[in-house]
Amino acid sequence: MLLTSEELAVWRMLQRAQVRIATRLEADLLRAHDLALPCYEVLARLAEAPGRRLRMNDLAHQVLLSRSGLTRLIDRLQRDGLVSREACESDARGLFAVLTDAGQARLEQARPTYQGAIREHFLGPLGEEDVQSCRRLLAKLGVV
Amino acid sequence: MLLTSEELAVWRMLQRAQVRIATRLEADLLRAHDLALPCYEVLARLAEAPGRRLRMNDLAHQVLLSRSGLTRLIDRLQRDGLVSREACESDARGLFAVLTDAGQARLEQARPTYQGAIREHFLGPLGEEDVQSCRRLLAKLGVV
DNA sequence: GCGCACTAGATGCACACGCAACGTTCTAAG
DNA sequence: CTTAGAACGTTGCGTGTGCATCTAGTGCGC
Repeated sequence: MLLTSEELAVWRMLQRAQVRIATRLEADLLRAHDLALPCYEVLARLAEAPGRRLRMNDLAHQVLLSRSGLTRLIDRLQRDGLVSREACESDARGLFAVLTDAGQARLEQARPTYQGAIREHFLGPLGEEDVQSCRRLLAKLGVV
Repeated sequence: MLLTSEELAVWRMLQRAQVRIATRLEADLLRAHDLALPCYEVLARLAEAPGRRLRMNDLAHQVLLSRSGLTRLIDRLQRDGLVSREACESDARGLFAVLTDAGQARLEQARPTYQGAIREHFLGPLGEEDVQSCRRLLAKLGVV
C-alpha cells in the first residue's frame, strides 16, 4: 500500500476545499456582478501589471489557462469592452491585453465581493496564524 | 483593503497547487493507463463501497460532479465495460453504479500510478508532519 | 545574409461539464 | 386514499476549455 487511507483522505480534502471555495467565490461574483471567476482574475492581473497590460502568453500562465483558452476569454472581455488588444512594438508577433477604463471600473466594483468571499470562505476560517502555516506548506510544494 | 497582497498570494498559491497536482496526476494516468482523473476517482470510490456499488447521487457528490455530469461519465465507463448500472430494490427511482470485474482489474492496474503520483507531487514534498498540519488546516475549512 | 528551429497568438475541432426541464417514483399532509 | 411536493436520474442545449494545427514573426548558427 503506497498510501494510507488517511493520506488519501488528505488529498481528497484538498480537492474538495479548492473546488468548494472556487465554486462559492464564482457564485458570489456571478450573482453580484455577472462576472465569471476567470474573467475577474484576468482583470485583476492586468490591473496589477505596469501599464495595465500583459502579454497574452504571460497572462495565460498567470490565470492557469492554455493560450487558446485565453484567446477566447480575451475575445469575450474585448466584446464587453473591458479589455483591448494592442500590438507589441518590440515583437510583431506579440499582443498586449490591456485593461480599459471600463474594465478598471468593473474590477473595482467586483473587488470587494471577490476579496470578501476569500476572507469568508478561506482566510477567515483559518485565522491569521494558520494562513502563514498554509503559505509555508504551499511553498514547500514548489508553488510560487 | 480587505486583503493584503500576501493573503491574496496565498489563495493564488492554493489554486495553483491544486491545479498543478491534478494536472500532473491526470497526465500520469492518461499516459500509463489511458484513464482520465474523474474516471479513476469513480472506480476508486466504487471499489471502496460495500458491494462495490453506489447510488448515482451519492457518487456524484463524492467525485465533485453534477448529477448530469456523472450520468455521462458512467455512460462512458459502462460503454468500456468498467461499470454497470443496476436497479435499486428499495427505491425504483434509484440506480446503482456497480464496479465490474474488468473495472476492478483496471483500477488495480492504475492504482500504483495514482497513489505514486500523489506521493510524488503532494505528500512527498510535504513530509509526514506537514501532511498532518495540512489535514488540520483543511478540517478547519469545514471539509470532511 | 540565409535558412531553420522556435515562439506568439489564432482557429477548427472535439469534448466534458453545468443548467434547466422532463418523466418517474417516493413521501407527507389532508 | 388522494394529492401536492420533493427526489432521482436522464436528456437537450449552451458553453468554456485543451489539443493539434496554422500563419506570422523572431533569432541563432553557419
